[in-house]
Amino acid sequence: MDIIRILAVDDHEMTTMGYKFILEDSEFEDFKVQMDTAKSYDAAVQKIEEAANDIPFDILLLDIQLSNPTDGPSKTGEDIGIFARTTSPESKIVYMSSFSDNYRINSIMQSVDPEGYMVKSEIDQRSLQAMVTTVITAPPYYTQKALVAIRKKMAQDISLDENDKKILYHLSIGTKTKDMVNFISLSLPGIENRKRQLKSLFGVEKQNDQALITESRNRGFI
Amino acid sequence: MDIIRILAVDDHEMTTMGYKFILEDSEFEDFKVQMDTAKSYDAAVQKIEEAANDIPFDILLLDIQLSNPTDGPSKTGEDIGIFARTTSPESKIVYMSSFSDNYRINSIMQSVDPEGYMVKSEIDQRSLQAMVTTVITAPPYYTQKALVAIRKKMAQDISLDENDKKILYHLSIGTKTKDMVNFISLSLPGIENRKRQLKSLFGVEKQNDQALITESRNRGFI
DNA sequence: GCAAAACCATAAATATTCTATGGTTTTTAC
DNA sequence: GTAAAAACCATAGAATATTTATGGTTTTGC
Repeated sequence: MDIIRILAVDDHEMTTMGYKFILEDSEFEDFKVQMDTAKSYDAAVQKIEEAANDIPFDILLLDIQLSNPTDGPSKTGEDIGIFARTTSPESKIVYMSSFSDNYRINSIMQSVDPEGYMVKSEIDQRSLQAMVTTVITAPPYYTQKALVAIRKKMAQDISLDENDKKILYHLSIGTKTKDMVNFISLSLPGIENRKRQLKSLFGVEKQNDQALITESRNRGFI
Repeated sequence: MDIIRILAVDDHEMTTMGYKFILEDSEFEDFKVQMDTAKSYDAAVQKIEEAANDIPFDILLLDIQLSNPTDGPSKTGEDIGIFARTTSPESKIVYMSSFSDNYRINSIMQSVDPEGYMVKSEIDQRSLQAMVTTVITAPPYYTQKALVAIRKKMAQDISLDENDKKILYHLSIGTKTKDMVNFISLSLPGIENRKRQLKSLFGVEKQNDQALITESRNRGFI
């Protein structure tokens, strides 16, 4: 019987333990699961690298948000995914994230293009087992909330460029328009202009920024 | 016990009959299914309209490809979907299509944004039942092949405008570059230029059109 | 009410894209 | 194998679109 090797990365040990107990005890048709765990970016990267030189992991279960031990440049599960894609290209990647917002999911889908995405609140024994089987045999596997975000994005006909996305993002985190010049390589009137265009595009002309934020969220941009 | 009203539209009567026998005989937790069927665009539109004035259908199962009785402007299941979105906005729409190509799925996802998409080869009793439950309680429902196309699109970072898409489409159906001026409002050098840009964008510089077509298909544009 | 920020409009500057033109290379048909 | 067709490439100028600079008006927050 084949062995499926899985590495689970999460800074909460209880979580990875949960995955381990469930999956190692599960009965699968053609294989058994062997779990390994890691609690930090560094530990994960090291294990992935070591395994890649020998027998690579079949699946990587990655949390996006990882608490940072050092206060260096904060590394997330997204970074682990990007690293793994080059170091261990045969490994399937599945995100296990609390985030179900469109912005985060869109970002991960583009930077890593994972074989699976599970929103943590939707994870249970049955879905975990289904995920493993699906990812091994016929990816991708997405839970319902991830699918809702994905559907929203797919229905989008409007395509925004980097500057537009940055403006929306900064609006959503409360950056003042006049301060955006520090993050976006456009002049203040340029930013104002694009905001006006965006409002018009989203049908919230002559309304305030809140309307634009709300509409962007509805449309799945942030 | 609630009644879920479903209209299945397909020009092959055997297909709609299959849906009917399976779903009306299925045991659902909270409801029973009552099926209606239609074989053409006109019949479907009429039934949807009539129902909308009384009790709208809960779910519409639409085939995309419908054979055309008259030789007027050919109407497809996509047109039914667009019609239903305005006439019967509460109805959930699920496509049951032979198409699993990216181009078609992307198009439907934008024009109708259906609550479900099933590739016909993947439809069986179990998936049909799961589809109904999911669409009613927590849409969307996509079968595996649809998900593969959707994932491909999501991983796309490149966004092409209408002209680019038209060029790729025409390339894929074998239109000669010099003839594209008849379909695309650009000069011939303009089209050539964009082709060069696309090739560079897709990393097939200095290669022929076939390479561009193949790469576009891989990337899910056509 | 007053200061800050947001909003708006316009002209000039800049950047991008398109067309027209003319040439070279590759493909196709016989 | 060759001739014609199509594809490919490059450049200059024209046409568009975008950005900036500037100065003003309106809205918001305290």
